[in-house]
Amino acid sequence: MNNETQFVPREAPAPCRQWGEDLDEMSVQQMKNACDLPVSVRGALMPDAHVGYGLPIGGVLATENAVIPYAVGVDIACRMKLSVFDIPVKRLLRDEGKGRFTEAIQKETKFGVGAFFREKREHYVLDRDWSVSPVTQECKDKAWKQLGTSGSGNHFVEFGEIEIRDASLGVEPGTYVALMSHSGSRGTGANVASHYCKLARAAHPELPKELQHLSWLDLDSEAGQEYWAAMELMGEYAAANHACIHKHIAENLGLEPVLDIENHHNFAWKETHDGQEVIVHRKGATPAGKGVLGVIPGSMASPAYVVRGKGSVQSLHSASHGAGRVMSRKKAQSKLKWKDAQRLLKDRGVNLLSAGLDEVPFVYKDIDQVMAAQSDLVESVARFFPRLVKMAPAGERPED
DNA sequence: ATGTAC
Repeated sequence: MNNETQFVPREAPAPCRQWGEDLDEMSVQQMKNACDLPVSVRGALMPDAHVGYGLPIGGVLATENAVIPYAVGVDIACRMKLSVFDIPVKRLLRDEGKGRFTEAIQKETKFGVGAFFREKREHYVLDRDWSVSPVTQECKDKAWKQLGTSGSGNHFVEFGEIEIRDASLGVEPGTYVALMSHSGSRGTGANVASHYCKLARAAHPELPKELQHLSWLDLDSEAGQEYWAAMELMGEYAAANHACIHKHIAENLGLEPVLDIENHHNFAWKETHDGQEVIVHRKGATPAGKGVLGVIPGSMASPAYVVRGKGSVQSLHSASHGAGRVMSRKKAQSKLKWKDAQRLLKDRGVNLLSAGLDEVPFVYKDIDQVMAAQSDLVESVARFFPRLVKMAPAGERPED
């Protein structure tokens, strides 16, 4: 009953390049392993790389007619969105004196594992066909309750000031207020990922140990087609999630955006590279085709970059999705002190509403160095400086 | 990243 392509060792690994120096060795090894798969066509490792399940975070992998659930990631369609408001920065500072922006964030999205709205949000993504997979079908109500929520881990909602340098963005270059969010497909996406990772592993019992987490589904198999449809639905759902977050926060403040920029950074796409149609998995990597806009955050106290892709073939039209961790969550909890983080936040003029100690700026690489390492992949067109930051509080419990 | 249970 198995119509999957089976593993056979290949003569030479698929070509692979990496950006940035001193990348974590384990993540480099994970990327090499991925290039040993018979379905792999090309790989690329971004300068924010760190270890993940199967493919590393910051890993990009093109395959032929196969999709690898763990090369998309657990948070399917994890995504960035940035909205620009044409109001003076001093209004962010002045109104925040009365707590208006804080109140809008606190009221209009929810943080924490399992967080949901009792009064559910509305969005046309709910009118899509959720029966494409048994998982999405069963989770539709949970997905509805979690629409407009932010979740936990490295997810955030921030207000800040943005310096727009490039007139081609469609607004006059200058300084504006912006809202930036990082969220994904929440519990439903995690359930989709988990279900199809199990099916992929069951389809490939022949894989050696180091490749088991890279088990694939042939695109024309039933499970492969289900996964693809569910993944695409999770793509729309994650976009809807951000749309709700931005709509409700902006309406709460009586603001209307003049510009929106957004992108998935955990997803798979059908693309043509070197004349071949391939499945490009980007797991913690920003699409960077020629002229394509994306958002690359740094940390709660360092700039985020709005970038324009240069269409590098060797990177499979990709760039990093952030600065990348330099320290595990566990190590951060044991080594770091809130007092040191608070001093840095004060120096940088950042008001932090809540976060875990494992997300403070010290756990991330210097975003400017990461941007320098990928100057052949993207150019910066705007810089965003966080001023008011909300992440899931320590313990990551829902707030109410 | 999620939120249940080798």
